[in-house]
Amino acid sequence: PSYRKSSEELDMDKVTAAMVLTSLSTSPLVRSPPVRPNGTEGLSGSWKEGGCVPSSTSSSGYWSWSAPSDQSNPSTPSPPLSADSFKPFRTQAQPDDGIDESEASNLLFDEPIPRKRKNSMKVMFKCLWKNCGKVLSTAAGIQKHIRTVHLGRVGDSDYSDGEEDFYYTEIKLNTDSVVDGLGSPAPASPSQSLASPPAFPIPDSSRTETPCAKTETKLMTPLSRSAPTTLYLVHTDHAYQATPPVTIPGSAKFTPNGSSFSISWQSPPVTFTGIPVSPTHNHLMGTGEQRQHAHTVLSSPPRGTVSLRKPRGEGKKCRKVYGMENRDMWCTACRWKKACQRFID
DNA sequence: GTTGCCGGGCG
DNA sequence: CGCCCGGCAAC
Repeated sequence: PSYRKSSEELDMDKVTAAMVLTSLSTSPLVRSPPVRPNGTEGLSGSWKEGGCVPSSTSSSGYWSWSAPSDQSNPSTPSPPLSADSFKPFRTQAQPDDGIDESEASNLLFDEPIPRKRKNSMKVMFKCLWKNCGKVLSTAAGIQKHIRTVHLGRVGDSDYSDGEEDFYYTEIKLNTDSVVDGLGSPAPASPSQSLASPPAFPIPDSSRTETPCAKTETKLMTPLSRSAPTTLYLVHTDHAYQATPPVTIPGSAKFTPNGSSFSISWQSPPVTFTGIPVSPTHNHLMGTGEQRQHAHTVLSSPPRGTVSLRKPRGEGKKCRKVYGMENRDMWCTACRWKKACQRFID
């Protein structure tokens, strides 16, 4: 009850931002540098906030434009949706609840939920220049990249007038399940070829707001950091654990080192013949089992009453996915503390 | 510290 | 049988 930020006001912000965005995208000067309103920052804050809004309505498909595929024209990010979406977020088209409940509970109770799942996100910055799909991991890196490579500014090292901001965007990858939205993602096709359509009680509901709708802050140029974020605080409290239970067999492999680093980030090259290999075939296997070479003799009857060291299944199980507070969403086996039968590995 | 789950108890 | 938990090993 204590702290409540009238959501209406928030919607207003979003709507206005969206309108600004759409009007911009339709305006003729799409690709000329938009002449940032140099003076102050209050404007810029709402500005880039607007750039974020559309993604919240249709997350996955949206990113496809940003693929470095070919003629993706920079600075027309707005998908067909646009101004009609009155309330950009909270569009959970999913009649089922569960997520709804958790979301609502956040508002009803002051802040009871102790800890949501640590949502491990990694944020990268992607150059939007014509045929350049460069992705760096730091804002400074991408700005420098744009300044030197595209804007042709050399010399004076880090003088930034903020113009670079319009040529890159911020993307977020979820460490374990990258949207990998380009075109037809791999996980779609195999899902039917092989078995196990698990048919959860809760269907994917992969929409809702996930990738964006917050952050967008500290990355700015030094001049815009003076007025940090009243908006930011508001966003964080509801844009958090929207992580849908789906876990696409991801392909998030990048090295999380601090320095700049370019990743391919396309759809993974897997042809996917249909073997249900677990997505994590790269590691594991260092630990136990599968080592018997040159090790004959000495006990170890393959069928000993004692099972071998249980290697502890791989993927997340019901408990981790839904959390303790949603225990009644678990599969029965998990509830009885038996081997999970929904996320078999 | 947490999470998966075997073994075992209870109705 | 279904239901649940102590406790341990794997993270």
